[in-house]
Amino acid sequence: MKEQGKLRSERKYPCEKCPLASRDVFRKFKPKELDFVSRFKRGELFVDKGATVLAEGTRNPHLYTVLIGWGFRYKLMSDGRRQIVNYVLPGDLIGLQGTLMDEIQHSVEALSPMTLCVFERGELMSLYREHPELAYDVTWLASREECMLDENLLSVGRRSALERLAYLIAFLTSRARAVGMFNGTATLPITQQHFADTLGLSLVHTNKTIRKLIDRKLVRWRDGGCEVLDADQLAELSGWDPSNEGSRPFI
Amino acid sequence: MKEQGKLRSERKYPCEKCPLASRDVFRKFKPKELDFVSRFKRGELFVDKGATVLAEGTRNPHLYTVLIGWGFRYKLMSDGRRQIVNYVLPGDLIGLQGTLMDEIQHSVEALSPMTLCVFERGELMSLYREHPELAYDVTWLASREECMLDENLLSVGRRSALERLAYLIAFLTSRARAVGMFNGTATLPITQQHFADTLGLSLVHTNKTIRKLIDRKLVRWRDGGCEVLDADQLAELSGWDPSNEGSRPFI
DNA sequence: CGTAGGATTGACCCGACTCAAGTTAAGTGG
DNA sequence: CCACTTAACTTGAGTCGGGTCAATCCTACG
Repeated sequence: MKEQGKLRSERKYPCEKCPLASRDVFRKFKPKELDFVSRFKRGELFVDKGATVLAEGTRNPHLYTVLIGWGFRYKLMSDGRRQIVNYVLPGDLIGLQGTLMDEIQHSVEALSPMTLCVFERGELMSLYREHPELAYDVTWLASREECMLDENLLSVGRRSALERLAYLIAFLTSRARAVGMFNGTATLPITQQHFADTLGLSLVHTNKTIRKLIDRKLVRWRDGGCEVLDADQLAELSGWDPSNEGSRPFI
Repeated sequence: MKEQGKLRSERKYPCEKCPLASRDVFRKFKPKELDFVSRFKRGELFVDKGATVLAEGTRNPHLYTVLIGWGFRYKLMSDGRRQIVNYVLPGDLIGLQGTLMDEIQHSVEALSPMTLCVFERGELMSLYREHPELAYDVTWLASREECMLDENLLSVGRRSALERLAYLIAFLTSRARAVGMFNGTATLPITQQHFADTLGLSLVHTNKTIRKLIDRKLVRWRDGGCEVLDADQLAELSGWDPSNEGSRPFI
């Protein structure tokens, strides 16, 4: 586990200039809400690639919203087996479980340098009291996560290795595009080990399955990342319908 | 798909006599909250075993809290493959996804006769406005669901067939006991097909795996259900820690 | 007594795992 | 600039867990 990143209380990204707000997918705050969120915000966290943002089994007094970068959420078994349960992208709220439960039950690691917006968990109740619409948004985000997990579970439980992989790539591409992470070609900053640990497959078999997608010219391997050549075909191959969400909230 | 159950607006279980309230696990309502929830409640739904409570791809104007009975939440692929993503027990809130997203992305089917408390989805926002504590509880429930899904995903992705099965049985037993569903011995009202579809295994292999647990005298098969003989051993076998939650909310 | 949904079992096969050896590419320090 | 290290990616060989197919059995129920 690499060391924690830097927590700063000065603002590189004050809420009025939130890099998320400029994205069309996200709904806009009302002035009062912006005001509240601005006070709710405690600072910014900058972490390097590979850093642990949140650790399983700890109590963390913070809630985070991802502003920039990629990360993944995972669980470990005592003998070292790892299951990645989901990925986190800009706009995602993390640490909610830790706020409501006692200890957090999963870890989060950065896949790229990340910038996160830090909130005080103790303040969450006052958000609920003063801004029911924002509270509703928090629930919306939790519900959306649940929806993604359902889909991931379907994938790991019932799809073949090739379908699973195709689904995962299409899913991540779709999510990342939705928040404007790619200009032209999509390249996922993910190693084959990450794929394997997400799909419930071994590294070796994952590699061989990726080869099949490469042979079909659906993806390419570049600079230690996966370049997506045809996301639509991938989605179709997996039997997944990437129904794009409309506008969505964030905190 | 069997027909829907009966929706009644007269109250067999008025909120003041909610069968959940008497269970110690659930937190108590304040008088004002009870009052609100009582108005929020639209009626009661009684469904038979095998009935579909919620159907994937539909818009459902209701939210439900399970009062009595077992059910399961699942997703289907177009070729018929089924993945059960979780089970629903008394105290569980279902249909929240349908309230926040457009269409619901999963179905719910009754494993036993069920009684559900019906709420109007349109009223949810007023709950958020008038009772922040209850809103917080809704989020808590969503977050708890997320936590269970993470664990299920770990199981399907990384545990062996025997471990998975042991985990599932221990998990369900623990949940059901927590809400006081068993007096003495625990018997899960679940067929081997359900187990298979939860674990991501074939029916045949599930059967053979159950046999191993029977040989170890950890479970027994009775009356078309699974009688749990040693939940602790099962949990240990699977490497799962059934850390019991303390008091919890419900709506 | 017939039927149907579940549970069981055996035979056979294949998808995915493990083990083992590389290869490649990107540092890093002398 | 080169030797060394390390992380990530490849590939082949052999094995095995779990899948499929096909019967068969049990038991509740009409």
